[in-house]
Amino acid sequence: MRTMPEPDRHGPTDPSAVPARLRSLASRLLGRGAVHAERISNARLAAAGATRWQYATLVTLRDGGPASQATLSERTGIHRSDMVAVLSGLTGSDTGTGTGTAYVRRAPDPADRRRNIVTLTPAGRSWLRTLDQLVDETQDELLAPLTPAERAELVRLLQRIDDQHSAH
Amino acid sequence: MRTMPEPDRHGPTDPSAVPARLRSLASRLLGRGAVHAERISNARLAAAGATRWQYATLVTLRDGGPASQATLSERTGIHRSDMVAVLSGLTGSDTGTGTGTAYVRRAPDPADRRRNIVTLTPAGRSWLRTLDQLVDETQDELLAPLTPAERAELVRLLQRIDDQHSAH
DNA sequence: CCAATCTCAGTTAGACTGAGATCC
DNA sequence: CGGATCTCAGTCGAACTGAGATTG
Repeated sequence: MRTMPEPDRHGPTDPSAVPARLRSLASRLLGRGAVHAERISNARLAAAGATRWQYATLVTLRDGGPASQATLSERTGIHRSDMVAVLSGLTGSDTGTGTGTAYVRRAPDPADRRRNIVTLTPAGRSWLRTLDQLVDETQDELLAPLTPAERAELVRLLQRIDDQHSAH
Repeated sequence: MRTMPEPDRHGPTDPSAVPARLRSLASRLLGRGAVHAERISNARLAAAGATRWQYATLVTLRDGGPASQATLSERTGIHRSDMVAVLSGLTGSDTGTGTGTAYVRRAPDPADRRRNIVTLTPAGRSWLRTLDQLVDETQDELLAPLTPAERAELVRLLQRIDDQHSAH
């Protein structure tokens, strides 16, 4: 008797009605926002043949200078095992694509031959400028409904949360 | 020229220094926030033997009343294929755990026997009250560094973003 | 026959774990 | 030897796709 798909009785049975309790959960909103951000970022970067991992790695090299793979892993948050493939893609030494352009160089550290020193090449620096613009467009699209002040506030709040929980 | 954060010559080699460019990307902060939220939510709900998917499904049933699996899928955002296992877990008819307690009932719709009408049982409603408290604690832990006003503002901003990009 | 629904098997992308190889 | 680094193979949960089965 109570199994009415069409609610003549009491209102809220829009097939696509998300409960208010769920709609106001910060954890749920963060998850959905992350999905939107990931979709938008992947789409824009794919137009240039890049990935978010590659972009994060290139930015980290520009900002912090040449670094070992372990250091890059720590700074970007990319797992040390996944960094191998990311760098292979950036050196052009991966199979398949064969663009040949080397955006980073990977050379053994003369002071400690266990580690590879990864360096940004001029081609990488140039490509990174293109990617910077694409990422800016990504943020604009993601944050479109917010004013500049609101965007800054959102970033500020999210940074506080991340700082809190990243300090394990 | 415009991309120089610190024109410091040779200094900045803190191993755990994330570039400012990355630290201020909303897309990155959303991704990291989602990871924190997921970890915290899973931990708290696991203490009661529940999952986020189960919680979302129960809340949706309480809020919108009995519904078909397809409708639940649409409201919760859980994939229609995964809803099968979620409901099996809630009916106690899954293998292994064998708690036996049925938090939902799944019966064919007398009006359209292709669809199952899922109904919240009294036991489910009671369990849901417990889970509500756990989820509240989850949000408190996640948003700990923010004031109540900031938490509300964050939710408001995230809702605007989600509304924008969910309306395809 | 066609359309909708539920169910299940398989696939994919992302992140992690463990072990081997190399070098200090 | 212990310890750090890079690399590769395999694992694992989350999310999706496609097809079969059932019913209207």
